[in-house]
Amino acid sequence: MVPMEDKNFIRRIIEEDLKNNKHERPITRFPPEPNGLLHLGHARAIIMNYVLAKDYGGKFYLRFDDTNPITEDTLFIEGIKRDVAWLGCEWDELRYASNYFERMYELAMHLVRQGKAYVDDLSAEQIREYRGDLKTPGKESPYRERSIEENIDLFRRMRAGEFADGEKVLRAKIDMASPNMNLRDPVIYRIQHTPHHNTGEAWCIYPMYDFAHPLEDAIEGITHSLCSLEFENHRPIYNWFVEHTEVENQPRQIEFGKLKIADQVIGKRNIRKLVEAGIVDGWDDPRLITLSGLRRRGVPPAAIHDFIRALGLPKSEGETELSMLDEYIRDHLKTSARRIHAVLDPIKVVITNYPEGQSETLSAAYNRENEALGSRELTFSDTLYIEREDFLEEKPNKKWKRLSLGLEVRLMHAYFIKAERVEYDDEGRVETIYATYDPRTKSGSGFKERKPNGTIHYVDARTARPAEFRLYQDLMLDTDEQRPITERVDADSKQVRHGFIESGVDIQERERFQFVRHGYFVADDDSEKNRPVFNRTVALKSSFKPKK
RNA sequence: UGGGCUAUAGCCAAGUGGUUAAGGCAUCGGACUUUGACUCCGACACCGGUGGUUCGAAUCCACCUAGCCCAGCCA
Repeated sequence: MVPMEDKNFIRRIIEEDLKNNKHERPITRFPPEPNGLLHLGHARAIIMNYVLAKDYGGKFYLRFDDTNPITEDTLFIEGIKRDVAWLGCEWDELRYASNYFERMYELAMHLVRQGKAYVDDLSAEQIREYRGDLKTPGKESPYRERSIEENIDLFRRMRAGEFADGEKVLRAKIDMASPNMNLRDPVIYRIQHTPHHNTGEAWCIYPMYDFAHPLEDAIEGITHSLCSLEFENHRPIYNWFVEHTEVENQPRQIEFGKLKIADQVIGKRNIRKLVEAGIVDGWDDPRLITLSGLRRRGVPPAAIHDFIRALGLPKSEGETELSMLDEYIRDHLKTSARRIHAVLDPIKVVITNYPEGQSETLSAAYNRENEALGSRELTFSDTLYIEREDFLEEKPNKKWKRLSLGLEVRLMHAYFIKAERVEYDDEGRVETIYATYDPRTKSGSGFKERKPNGTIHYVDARTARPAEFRLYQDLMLDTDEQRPITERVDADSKQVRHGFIESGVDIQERERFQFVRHGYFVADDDSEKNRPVFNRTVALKSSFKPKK
C-alpha cells in the first residue's frame, strides 16, 4: 500500500499561481478557534495546509482565530498546539487574530470614512427582521444613511465603551437585497464587555468572522486561504473586505469538502455527554477520534498523514470509513513495531515430558520483516500459558488450525506440543491442559517429519509478566441522530483483559508493539513498573471466519 | 426559477473530448506461511437520469432528479 501523491485542484491552483509569478511561494494557515479540541476531521485542514505550503517551499502558520472572548479558552490553545505538533505539522509562525485588533479597527474605520460601513442602532431581533429571508429581500435599516461624521463618532464611542452590549453594531454597507444573505449588510463589530484571554480588558468591541478573517489572511500575507465548503457563500464578502479595506495583500479563499468519518461520535456536546455519563474515559478516550484519542490509541501520526493524502482534497462531501485509516496504521506499524508474545486470556499448559523445574531460552527475532529490530530471548519451561481461544477439546472442523486433544501445534519460536488431556475447574471450565513436547521439533531445527496443526503463541508461565490489555470496539451502535447519544453507544466497547506478556522485553514509554496474532498495541500512560497497560491500536486482519 | 455547491462501485477517490474508466479501503476466491498476519495472484463500474452536440462524451450543452450550505451581534 503505497500512498500516492495526492492530486487535488488546490495543488493545481498553487502551481498555476507560482508559474504566473503571482506569488513567490505559498503561505497557508490553519486557523482554529480555540473553543474545542481537534479531531480527525481537522487533520485534513491541518495536514493539507501544511503539505501544500511545504511542497512548494512556502510557509505554514498556526493562527488562533480568537475573535470571540465568550467562547474561547486558553486551555484549548494549549491542546490545539499539542495536537498540531503531534501531527508533525510544524508551524513557521504562531499567530493570534487578537494581535491584529488595532489594525482591524483602523481598517473598519477606513470603511466608515469611505461611507462603506455604518453604525446601526437596531436590536438583534430587528436586524434579523430587516434582513428578510431566503426568498424575500431585506429592508434597509433606518440608520443606514447616517453621515460619515456621525458614524466615525459613534464607532469611536463604541470602542470607548460608551454603550452596552448589543446597543449598537457596526455594519458593512453592501446590499440588503442580495440573494446571498451574507451580503445583506453583515455585522462586522459587536459590543462585548468581556475580557479576552489575550487582550484582557483592552477591547469591548470585537470583529466578526466575515470581517476579521480575510483581514487576518491579508495581514499575514496568506496566499491561499483554505476553508471548508460552507464558506463558499462567504467568499463574496471575503473579497469585498479585501477590496474595500484596500489591504496590501490579496489572499484568495478556496473551499474544499470537510472530511467526515462514518459512524463516529464527533460533536463536542455529544462527547461531553459521554464523558459525563462515564461511558468514555475522557476526551482522549481511544474510542474517540479526537486527535488526543487517536494518540492515546497509539495511532502513528504518519499513518494519519498517509490517510489524509490518500483521500485528497475533493469538493464533494462523503463519509469515509475508518477501516481505511486502520489499514494505514497497520502499514506503518508492520515493520516498525517489535512483535512479541502476549496472552490476553490465559489457560495453563503443563508439559508432562519436560524436566520439571528446568527451563531454557530460545532466541527469537523481534520482526522478521525488519532485522534491525534485533532479537530477544524467549523462555520455555514445563508450565506455559496459551490463549484460551486457541484450545478446543475437539477439533471443530478441518479449518481449525489450533490446539485440540490429540493434535499437535507449533508453539511459535519453540516446540511442537501435543495436547493429551485436560483438567477442569469447579465450573467445568478447562483449567489445565496436559501436553507433551517433542524436543526434535525445536524452532529453527528444520524438522520436517510432521506438519503441525497450526502455529500458536505462548508465554512461559514461570517468567511471564502480568499485564493489562484494553480492547476497543466501535463506540457507535447506530447513527439515528434522533436518539440520545448515550443510547446509541456501546457501553461494552471497551474490554479489559488481564493476562501476560513475555518476560525480558524492555517497554519504552508509549511504545507500540505487535502482539503476535492479536494486533498492534501501545503502552498506555497508566502503565506501572510491574504491570504494564496496553491499548489495542488496531487488530490484525483476519480471514478466519468461525462457523457454527 | 431566492442564491451557492455537489453527484464516478458498499466506502473514499483519479479522470479536464479519443484510456481496457487509475488507485486505496471493504468484500469474495486462490497461492504462500513458524502470526488464520504479511506478501503474491485473481474477481469486483452500464460514470445520478433523459435528451442533444460530436467521427468520438464521465468529460461540452439543455432539461430533470437527489443531497449539502446560507436568514448568529458564532466561527
